Amino acid sequence: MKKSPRSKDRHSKDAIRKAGLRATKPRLALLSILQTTKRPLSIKEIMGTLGTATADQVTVYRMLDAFKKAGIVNQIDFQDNATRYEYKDTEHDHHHLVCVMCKKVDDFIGCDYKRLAGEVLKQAPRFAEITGHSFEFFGTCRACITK
Amino acid sequence: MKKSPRSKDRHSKDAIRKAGLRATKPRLALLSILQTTKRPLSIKEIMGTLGTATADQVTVYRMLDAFKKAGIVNQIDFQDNATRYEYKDTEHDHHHLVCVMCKKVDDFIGCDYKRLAGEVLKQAPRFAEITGHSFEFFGTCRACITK
DNA sequence: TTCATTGCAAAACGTTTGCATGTAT
DNA sequence: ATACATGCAAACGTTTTGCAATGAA
Repeated sequence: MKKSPRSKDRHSKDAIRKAGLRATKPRLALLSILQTTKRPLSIKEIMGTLGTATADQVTVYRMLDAFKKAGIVNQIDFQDNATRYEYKDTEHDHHHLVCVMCKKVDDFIGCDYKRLAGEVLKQAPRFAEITGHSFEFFGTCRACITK
Repeated sequence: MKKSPRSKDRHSKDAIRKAGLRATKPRLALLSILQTTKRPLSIKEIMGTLGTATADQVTVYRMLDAFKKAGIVNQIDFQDNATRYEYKDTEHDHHHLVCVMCKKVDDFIGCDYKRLAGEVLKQAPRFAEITGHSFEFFGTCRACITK
């Protein structure tokens, strides 16, 4: 008996196709994880959830690269030598406050980057356009500060 | 004949000692490069300037780690899997606009992070303190956009 | 059918660790 | 004198590459 695809799968397929990519099983699985988790995930975390049976680690690297180029995900750096990726929800733009000890993450909003982007281009006449930005706060959470 | 140390070396020595570190030859050389360059440098770039004779690559990693903990340098990520470090000039706080193609860098000012830091802590009650932040713009420079 | 995508193996790269030697304080 | 710091070699983890096989359009 074959499962009928839920509407969420349909939407994901469309999203991937709209980006000019083929909707393969590994890509749908990866996109699902990213959309569900709503948090920057390292390759290790992604592999732990996906499992080798769903996608090879090399494939995960290549998919994330393709998703990034397609604007589906953002690359995020916690300064711990583990690149992370997060689903880019254009409706809920936000950035992160990261605990440098336990890597706990809280989101924050209020990065007025659109205003600043115009300012920045004026300050940097050698540049033609701005395509993205990163903004992370680092700190210590209440659970870790006592240690 | 022994060279008499210039005043700049003296200041660097003091800066390193003030951080609780010993003023060694490799550390003074590294600090000098970082202060002169005023731009985020990758380990490869640092090694290219320092030379193996002045400091082993392992030593460079350890020095940068120590400098970072001491608050002498900032760690910066250009999203190209090469960690960079920049001398932290507290007088001239700035961030970077990076060309994703050629890695050219222009600085910009106007990141009103102090105001935002207070906001962020209100939004993230699980956190006790903010110790740092990263903020980079990514784009394309005029020389690369035609390609 | 056709070309993008995947899996596997191996290589390449960046970074860290252990330990004996050296050196700033 | 004594911690701290360095150099060397080796290990480690992450990311990339080449190529044949697979599968979406």
